[in-house]
Amino acid sequence: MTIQRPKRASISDVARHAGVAVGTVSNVLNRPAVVAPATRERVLAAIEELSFVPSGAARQLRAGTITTVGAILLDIRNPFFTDVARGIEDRLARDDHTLMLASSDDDPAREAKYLRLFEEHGVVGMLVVPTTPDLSHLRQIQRRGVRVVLLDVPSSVAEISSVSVNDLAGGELAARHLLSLGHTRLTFLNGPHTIRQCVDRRAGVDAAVRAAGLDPHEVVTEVTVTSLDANGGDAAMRALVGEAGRPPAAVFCVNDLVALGVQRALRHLGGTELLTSVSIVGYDDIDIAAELAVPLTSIRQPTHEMGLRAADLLLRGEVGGAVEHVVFQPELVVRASTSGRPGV
Amino acid sequence: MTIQRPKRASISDVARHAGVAVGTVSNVLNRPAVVAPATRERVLAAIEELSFVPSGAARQLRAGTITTVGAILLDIRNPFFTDVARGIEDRLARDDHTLMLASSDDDPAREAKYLRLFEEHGVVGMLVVPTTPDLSHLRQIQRRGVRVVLLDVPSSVAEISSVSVNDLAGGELAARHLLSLGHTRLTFLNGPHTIRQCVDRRAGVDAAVRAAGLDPHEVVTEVTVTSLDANGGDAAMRALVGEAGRPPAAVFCVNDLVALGVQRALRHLGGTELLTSVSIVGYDDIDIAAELAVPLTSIRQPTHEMGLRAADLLLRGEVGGAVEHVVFQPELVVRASTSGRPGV
DNA sequence: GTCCTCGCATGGATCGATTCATTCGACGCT
DNA sequence: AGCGTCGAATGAATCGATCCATGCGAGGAC
Repeated sequence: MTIQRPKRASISDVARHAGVAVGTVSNVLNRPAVVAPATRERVLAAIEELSFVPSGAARQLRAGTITTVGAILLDIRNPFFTDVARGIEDRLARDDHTLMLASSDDDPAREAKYLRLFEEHGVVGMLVVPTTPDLSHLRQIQRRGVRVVLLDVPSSVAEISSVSVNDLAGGELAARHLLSLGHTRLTFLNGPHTIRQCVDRRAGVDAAVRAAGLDPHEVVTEVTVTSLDANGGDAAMRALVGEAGRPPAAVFCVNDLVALGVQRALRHLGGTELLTSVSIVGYDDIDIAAELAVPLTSIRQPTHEMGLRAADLLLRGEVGGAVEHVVFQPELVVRASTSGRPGV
Repeated sequence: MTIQRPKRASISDVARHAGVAVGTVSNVLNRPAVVAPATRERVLAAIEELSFVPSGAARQLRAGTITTVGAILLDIRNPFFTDVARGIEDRLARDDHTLMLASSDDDPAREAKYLRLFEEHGVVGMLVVPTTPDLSHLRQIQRRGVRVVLLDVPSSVAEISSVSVNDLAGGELAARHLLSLGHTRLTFLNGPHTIRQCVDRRAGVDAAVRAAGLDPHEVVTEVTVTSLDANGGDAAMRALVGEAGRPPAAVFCVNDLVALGVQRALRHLGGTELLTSVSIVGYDDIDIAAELAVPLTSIRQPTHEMGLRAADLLLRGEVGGAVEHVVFQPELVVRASTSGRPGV
């Protein structure tokens, strides 16, 4: 009663079956032109018959290189990141490379796990949205010959190529918009300051406030959400309303999912009336921002384009080649959550 | 002017550096207990110093097995699938396995590409949402010793384990609900009948109609959308309105993204008034269904649970072991898009 | 007829890990 | 002193591909 474990056919099985040498089979696979047509046919028939699939492990071990790229994103459920992933995939497909996707959930341990997995797998390179400001582990990996491109991280990091959006400008756009509506106090539901984007968006907010001749310390209230998704925004807004008895008049959320949570909390606490009494600005302009009960004003980032460029940098970049930083500009998209609402 | 390609340290480099044999280094890595503490320390120091990362390719080649599982989903941008992916990941993490994600976009060629990539990479198994009803290629892969579990495919397929939701019941729930509101004609924006889910949901719709004593041929109009996302729904609804001059009174959409597109089209064509004049039911109950301008009635599927179970089947399943089919039941979630709307 | 060239096929060396039979040395026991 | 035991380290064989120097036979030039 042996368990019948099917053994994969190897290249030498194929060679034997076709009556040729292993080297010839390898040539059929990799340089068909140098093999005589008759032989080639015979080998291909044998491959077919044994349903032979070459071992990627063996190929990689000997030949060194493969055509896989890894990407580690913060949250696979956030449309912002899946849009970027799509851009990456589109660019890779053009060079017949393939993408392995993973989600770190902003957990450095998970990030490390996947970095290691990808490196052991021998990927050509990785695209990473880092979970920590300390990038020394990524530089290490790069030194070992793996190409690394940072995603969504400002260009202040000198040694590794990156693609990002100007978060300072994004924060500025949002705050300037809210101020222009007449608000004199802003509440910023931000992520932790260990995340660079959050720091930069805050700096942008402050810059806009100062440009309006006001003092950020008096105008801006920053609240740190517990998670960068709808639940985080929901909880934060409930806490705010719980403290003050009423919600802040103007809220800027560090991403659209948080804004979604804020809207949900407001609706649950006081219905549409309460919801429409608050000006809300989100960030990322995900697909559904326009379809919400109260369509969301948001800061749009060129996600697909970012993915394209990032993959492009990675594919074209030599190891140890020139470091390049691409910075895209964000854009304000005004919708009902800050204007044109009934009663405002 | 040679390009300085950093060469990865190998296990024999480590051995030399630590003054031990390669076998000893391997033991430190895999069975630390059998190595004397002093030696172990020395080896670990050498590993650290050379920043040695073992080659997954070599390990896999010799040892045969690794701890990676592949998943091929239809559309990485559809929250339904990313929720499932999250469930998969959670279950895999418990066994220290990791997930490689890919998106086939319902394109058989892309599916084939990733199937091959995963197989060459020597994954333990794969979780696949198949793009075609013909599953012979998957059975082939299975025969070669790779575990395969189907996702979101009904249990009618005998040879491969699967996890799915009862789509017939889902279609029935949706149609029965619309009929109970008094509608006598239903428009079903469905996907192509090459997709099993679409066929089943249609069958469910027909069953509900018949159960109400009506004739499906007279009651149900089926329209095939060009793509299973918001754009597909948008285009289909515009076409319908273009033909008849007004939208159908009751619409059932094969997924929530399509329903989203329908809502968008209606709003653009006739504002909130037109939108609220149509009863709309979606499918999947994605996060944002509740947050839309007109919160969407939908059929909920236990996505996370599906991912968990699928991964569980894969990890526990022996090659050639028992085939198991898990079928979950869907659930109707009623929201404003079919009830409680002002003026209805 | 001899010598070259050229196209095609060959088979051994190699990549970097794991595995296991073997060796080595220290120690305890009689 | 001799023997057996046992823990620890060794190093060669192995996995399945690629790469490359080599072999070989046919055909052309002189």
